[in-house]
Amino acid sequence: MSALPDSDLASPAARKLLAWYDNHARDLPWRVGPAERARGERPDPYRVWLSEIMLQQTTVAAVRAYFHTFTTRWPSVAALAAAPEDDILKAWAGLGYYSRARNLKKCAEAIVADHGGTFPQTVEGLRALPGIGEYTSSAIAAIAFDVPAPVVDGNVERVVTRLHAIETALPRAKPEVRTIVGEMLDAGRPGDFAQAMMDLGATICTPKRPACLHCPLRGDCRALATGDPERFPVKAPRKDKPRRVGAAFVLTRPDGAVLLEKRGGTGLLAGMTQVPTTGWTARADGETGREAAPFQSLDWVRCGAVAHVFTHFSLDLTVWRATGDLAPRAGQWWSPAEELGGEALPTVMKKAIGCALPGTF
DNA sequence: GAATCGTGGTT
DNA sequence: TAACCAAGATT
Repeated sequence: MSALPDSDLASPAARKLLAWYDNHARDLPWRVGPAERARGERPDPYRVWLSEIMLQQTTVAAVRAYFHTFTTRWPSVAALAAAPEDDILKAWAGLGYYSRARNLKKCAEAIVADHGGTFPQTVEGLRALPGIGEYTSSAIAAIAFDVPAPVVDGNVERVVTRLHAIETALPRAKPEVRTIVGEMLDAGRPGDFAQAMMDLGATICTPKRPACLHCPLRGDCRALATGDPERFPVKAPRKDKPRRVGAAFVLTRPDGAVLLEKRGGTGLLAGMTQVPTTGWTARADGETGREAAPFQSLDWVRCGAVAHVFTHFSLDLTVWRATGDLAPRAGQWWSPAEELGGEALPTVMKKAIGCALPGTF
């Protein structure tokens, strides 16, 4: 007997989906599977929250190692709230969208300070916390607390626009998708339903070459009936990505230490660590030469270029290297070679340092 | 609504 | 190779 039987209110599609999920759920470190859930086991809201923040616009494969690192080092929301922000940024380095890491700390602090160290159990209560928006509030409420909330992420948008062959382009179709999910969802197993929809989108109803023959909803899918399910969801064409240029300056001390500094508190890579750089300008003839280097007395040598793609522009970074031993300017410090890997260096900076000091990253 | 905000994998 | 995409949030 299941602890949370399928509700009589569930749509036929939801019942088929849950039956599929009971046999094909992905095994994920932050997840309580359908069998354990039916036995009454509940997920840890802290782990659900942490995973949902990490998974925003980020693949499961990329999240796994970070999730393990974070939960090992900070096993509870109280532990995370007590951690210095710099430690969290260092541990987040490489995962991207760094405002998530700063909001993670703020959110943990708010839960400890305003909620007695336990997570709010309503969509509205969760939604009011830093870094938690429409999707994440619904997902945590459904998965951690079995609140019957419509959970709509990119997977669900794809599944639903295909099921109903919705011609309206995203994001304009999102309200309609939410309504449909709200009508579909199983009031008996809201958490499993939300995760089942996402698993279906991730493993069967994929963006390219969906495995419709294995889909539990194939008999209900209007997009499949059209013969071209890949055509959905309809999306507006993307704007092309501008190219920017800049230069990075890797200064090493004779003992191998590297000169680093902290970026400002707002904008791109806010609060993260970098080597000195020029601004990154949209001008193709922007400053990329040694005349832009700090410490003009040093013998700067051009050692190559790195290409890096951000969300809304591509960057071609000319990399310069020099060796010297001088006093860091305000806000700068020498990072010993053996500590470099622990710094809050975003990937673009690891590329630049690796270009100047082969074998470092 | 549009722009901003990272990175790595897939096609 | 370039485009697309991934459990989106914030301003």
